[in-house]
Amino acid sequence: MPAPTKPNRRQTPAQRKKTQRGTSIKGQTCNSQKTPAESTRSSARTNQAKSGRSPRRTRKDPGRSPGSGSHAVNVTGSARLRRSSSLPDSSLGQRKSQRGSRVSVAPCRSPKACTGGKNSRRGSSGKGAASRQQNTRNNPSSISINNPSPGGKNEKPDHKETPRFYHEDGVEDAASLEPNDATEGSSLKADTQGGNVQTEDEKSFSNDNEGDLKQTAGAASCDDSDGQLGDGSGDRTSDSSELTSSGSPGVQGSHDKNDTSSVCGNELDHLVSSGKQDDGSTFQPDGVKELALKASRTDESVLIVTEKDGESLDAETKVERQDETMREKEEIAVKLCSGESEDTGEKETQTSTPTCPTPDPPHCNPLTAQPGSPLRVFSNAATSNPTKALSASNSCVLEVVSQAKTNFQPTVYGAKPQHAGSLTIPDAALKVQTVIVTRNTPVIICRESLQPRSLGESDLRETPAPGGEKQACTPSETKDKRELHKKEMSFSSFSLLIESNTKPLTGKHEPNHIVDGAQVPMQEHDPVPKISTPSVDSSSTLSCSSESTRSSFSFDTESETGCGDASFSALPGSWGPEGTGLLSYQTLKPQRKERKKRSRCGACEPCLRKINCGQCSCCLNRRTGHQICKLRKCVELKRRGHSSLISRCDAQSLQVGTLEVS
DNA sequence: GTCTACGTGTTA
DNA sequence: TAACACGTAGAC
Ligand SMILES: [Zn+2]
Ligand SMILES: [Zn+2]
Repeated sequence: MPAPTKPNRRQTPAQRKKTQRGTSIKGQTCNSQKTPAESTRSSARTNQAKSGRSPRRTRKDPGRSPGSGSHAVNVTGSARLRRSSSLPDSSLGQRKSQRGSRVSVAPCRSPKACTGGKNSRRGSSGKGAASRQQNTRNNPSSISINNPSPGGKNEKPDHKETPRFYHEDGVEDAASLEPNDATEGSSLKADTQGGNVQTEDEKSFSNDNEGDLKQTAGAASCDDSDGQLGDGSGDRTSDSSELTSSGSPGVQGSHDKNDTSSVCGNELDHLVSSGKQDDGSTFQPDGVKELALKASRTDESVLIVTEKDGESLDAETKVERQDETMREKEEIAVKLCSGESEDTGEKETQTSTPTCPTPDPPHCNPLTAQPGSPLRVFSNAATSNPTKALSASNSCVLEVVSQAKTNFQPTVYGAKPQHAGSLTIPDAALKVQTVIVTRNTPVIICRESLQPRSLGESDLRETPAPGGEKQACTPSETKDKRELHKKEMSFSSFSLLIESNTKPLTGKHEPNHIVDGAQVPMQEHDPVPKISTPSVDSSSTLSCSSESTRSSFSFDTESETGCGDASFSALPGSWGPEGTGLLSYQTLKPQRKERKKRSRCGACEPCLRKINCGQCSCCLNRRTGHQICKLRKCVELKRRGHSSLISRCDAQSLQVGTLEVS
């Protein structure tokens, strides 16, 4: 049995209104109840009417036992009168204070016709007026708002979608990266490896790389000594490729092609040299087995050399140097990372060892300038390649270096094996660079931003990087975003740790991040990667924390609800210029409030359900509540509502903070 | 125009 | 947070 207290308060006013409407209201209620029942209208009517009325009656008149319907009406009327006197003070008074004069008015108007009652309710009542005023106020504001809001809504789905896309892309990309690595070829591997080595975060990649590396086999020993498998892996792959390439091409000029082909060979069909490479690859494991612990590289190289042309000697020398230099490289790499002298690092690494250096510099580079450094490295390699190819023919050492470079290049180019030609190289290099950058940057950037360095630094770094890379800038940014999302997705745990670390460092950014999360699309236009990276971090953190539950589902939905959010994204810009965020913020609230009615999904269980329970508050109060049975309430509508509320609060608070900051 | 119920505000 | 109450958009 419903508690008399509540029903008394609210019901009385409601009942008053109801009574005001009179029987018509009851009819409406019956109808309203019917509608939900639809098929079972008749039964529903009776049931609902019974259920609904009885509780109401009880509520209305706790003292009174539920009598016949007619009596109930009368009773309600009397109850109204009674309560009108008593109740208005308590319940109505409170409402009145907020909404308006209704309380006094309501009882007076209650006798009015149903329509009149409705009108009185809506229009006449001070509350209505007040509410209307608010509503009207809201409406005009909403109108202006609505204009943005629909746009915002439209934008919102986009935002939603975009983040989804990012996440999806991120996931897909992350997932795809591996297969791509396998398919696309060593280029990806090299990139991933580099990323793995640097971050050590992405195990999946490293695993793939490892698998690839296994083919290369022997290299592991050296890498293991280094401690970082990833570095070793990267080196390994590069080494193996180098060795194979060096052996295969026979002719220096062909080296580039062979190198590319070697990469392509992995990916595409093995070209002319591919057969040789394959042999080399096959021999490598064998060599590893046979030679076992000793420097497998040299052995492999030897094997390859024996099979292949005499250039293998260079490879052997390289291998030897590599073995020796491996440790040095590692040390150098560490230093470089600290020192961040890309050029020197590259040169040294290159000269010292082709394989290690490349992965190392990216590590170092990503830390300093993510996109730029890798690009630079590759670009240098690319540019250096043709020249080096020429010079390489002159000197074996140069060849080694060039091979290493070339090897990396083909690996990078992977998809673009054709670069062998010096002329084609620059263009291809540019294109390749962009591609590479996209992949490399994300990993690197994330790590960097996530890792110890402050956002400001990362921002600074990032900013120059895009500037440095012309083509890559826009795509890189978008990619960066995606990457960031990817990172979030894949590295969520890792990122979380990092984020936690970063948070204290850059606690300020968090609000920005949140905003950014919503604004991500906005940022797209903005060339500034700064926001994006922090946003990503923040979004991940914030989203994870607040939205974690939502994130998968609601985040999208929220983004919709995010209409408010969308308003954020859209508005902040306007707000910022407008001036104080407070005013705009206040204005925003009403804007946010108004939403388009969302129709039920029709697919969820509640939606499928056609019969009203008749017991829930909504069923009971359908007259006044105008709410569908709780059991029939669409799940999505519920979610969005909550999410919207929560998101609103969060977003508002966040926005306020951002606004203030801005 | 009617009816349903969504969105929002208010109250407890 | 749930319940109540209201205005009104949207479907019919
Ligand atoms: Zn119900
Ligand atoms: Zn539904």
